[in-house]
Amino acid sequence: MTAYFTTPIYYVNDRPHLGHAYTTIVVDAMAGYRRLAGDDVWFLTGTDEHGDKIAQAAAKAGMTPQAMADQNSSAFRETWKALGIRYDDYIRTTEARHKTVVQAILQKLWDAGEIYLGRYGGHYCFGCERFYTEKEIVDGKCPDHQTPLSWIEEENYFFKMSKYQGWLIDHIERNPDFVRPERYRNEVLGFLRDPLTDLSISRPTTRLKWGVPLPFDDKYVTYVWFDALLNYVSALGGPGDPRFEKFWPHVQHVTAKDIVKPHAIYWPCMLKAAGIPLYRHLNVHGYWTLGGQKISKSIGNLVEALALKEKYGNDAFRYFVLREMVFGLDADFSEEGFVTRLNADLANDLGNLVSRVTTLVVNLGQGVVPASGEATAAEAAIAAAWERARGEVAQAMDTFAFHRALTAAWEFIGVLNRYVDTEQPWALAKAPGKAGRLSTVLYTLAESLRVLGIVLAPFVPDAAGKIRAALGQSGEPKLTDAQWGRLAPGTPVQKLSGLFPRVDDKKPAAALVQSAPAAGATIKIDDFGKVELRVAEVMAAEPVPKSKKLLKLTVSLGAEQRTLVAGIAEHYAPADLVGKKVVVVANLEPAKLMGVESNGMVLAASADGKLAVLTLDRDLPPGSKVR
RNA sequence: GGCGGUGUAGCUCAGCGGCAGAGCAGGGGUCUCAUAAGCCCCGUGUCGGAGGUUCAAUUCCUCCCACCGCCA
Repeated sequence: MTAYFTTPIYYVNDRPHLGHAYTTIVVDAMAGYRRLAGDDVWFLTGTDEHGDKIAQAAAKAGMTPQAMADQNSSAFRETWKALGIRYDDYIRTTEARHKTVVQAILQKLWDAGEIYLGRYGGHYCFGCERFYTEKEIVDGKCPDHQTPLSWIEEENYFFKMSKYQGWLIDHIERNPDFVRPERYRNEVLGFLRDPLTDLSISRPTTRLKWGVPLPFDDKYVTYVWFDALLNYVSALGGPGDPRFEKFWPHVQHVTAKDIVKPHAIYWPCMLKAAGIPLYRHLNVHGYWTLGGQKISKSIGNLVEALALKEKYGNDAFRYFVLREMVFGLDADFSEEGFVTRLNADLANDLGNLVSRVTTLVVNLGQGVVPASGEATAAEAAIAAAWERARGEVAQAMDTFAFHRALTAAWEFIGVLNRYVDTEQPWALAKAPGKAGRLSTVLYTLAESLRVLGIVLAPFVPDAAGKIRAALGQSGEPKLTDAQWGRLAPGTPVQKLSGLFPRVDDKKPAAALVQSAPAAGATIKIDDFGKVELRVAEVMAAEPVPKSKKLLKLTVSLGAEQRTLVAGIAEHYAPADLVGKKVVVVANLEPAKLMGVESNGMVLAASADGKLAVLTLDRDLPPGSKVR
């Protein structure tokens, strides 16, 4: 079997956040599961790098758009690396291989008469460099700039999408799982009840230069969808490329619900017009809310949610998002909910099971898997429970029902915990004449962990790997090995405890903002060199309104003055700080805290609720380098 | 305004014509291999409201209320 999964390409104007991470983890888990099943898998992700916003942001930062795109694209790549994402390819829309395919397809559609030059008019704001629709306009003015708008007529190229409406409705009706879950299919069909318009696919280079030029008119670049959506094709080299021919027929897209329309309507029409077969499934998931709050506006908290991965570990993070969200529906992300799942499912159920079983085998089985004696009804029930769980995982994974897959696996874990209690191997070890029975129970338990270590691999890869290693299993796991009864007697077993330590913090909510770095890891001297520490003299200090903890400081670094925000108001009165020489991180990227932009960070030590700002014990001028 | 969805135990949700369920949280008990984990026991909740169909409705139909989504 062959499989090709994609995430959307992420727009590099954003910072990587929980939403991006969820989509990517979902595809990683799915791709991992298919690989486990022995399929030939291709997993694509990447970044979308053209457009106004990038060009503007680059201009503002005094960079070229390409440099801006490079920088922000690598932020996504770093995030996926930190999350252990195993993609096969990372496509960027600024790459030549992408532009070539985009232009080839545009040319093909132009030659086929699928694209025409049209004219439209709209209310345009020169400040924003964009058109506004009637309903966005406030008193005839730009909602952003409050300046009058100009009526502009512009010629642009249009894709004849409208002619595909009937065909598309028919396709979706004939293929009930083309768009899934069903709620989104219904939404798409609902949208298609109204007439479909043609799609504007260009922008004049007078307004937008940062894009792929139309091959048949270099006064225009292609706009958004004909650039971005085509990544799914271009990354495989385009029609004719062996990789394309191999994987394209098996393509499934995964996306959040905000871009259902382009994926479910524009994209199939584009493919049809280009003579490329349609994708198999569009798998749509919902949004994360944070602590019950909608997060549509500010993404800051969504970015911070990613910090829980650092704090509690990659596996716990993956498990939480995959288990907590019913694929397709919205779900809530909170540290409290996260810790609850971590403690209840990972620590109490799985981690503790692994710990008790490996200890039992090591202590009572002389450190090796004993040969099983005759299996009784109890063992048959365990084997049957496993077959059921394995089947349910497989079934759930066919429809992206990750929460059901994990529920099924955890039901089996529950069965095992009960089996340990019922059989009481520690009692068997002391009872005369029960050695055979003990061996059977220990074998059954070890075998259970072995198969779990295989099937859990796509979901909690690190933990699953540790489980397999503790049971002497090496090499890449294979789903076919998850068949019951393959564990060889005599296999050495090692104790494995603390797989998922419990988190006993009573009120973890406040810690969401602080991401604790991995403890114990060492860094290179070069890493430290990246941090620019300097002496700064506090010139002025004032509390940040409405904030208990924050002080706004104006500091001198010698040649320049800066504003920075420090969370020390509970420990220092503003007047105490003025005149002090402190140490600051001078090259920290700016951050907005309670509406105040902070350009640096004051170093302070803290312990047991006390806090002390670092100062100099001899006088040196502000701006002096610290190392 | 149009279309659709949701409303079930403190919380998250499953059930969708035949005596109301699960997980978590909470309370009680118990074993000791284990991460003070495991296991066992404990839930009369107007199944949003009103009406209707039916021998029987949380489950089907109609209307209403609340929230949400898509579209305009």
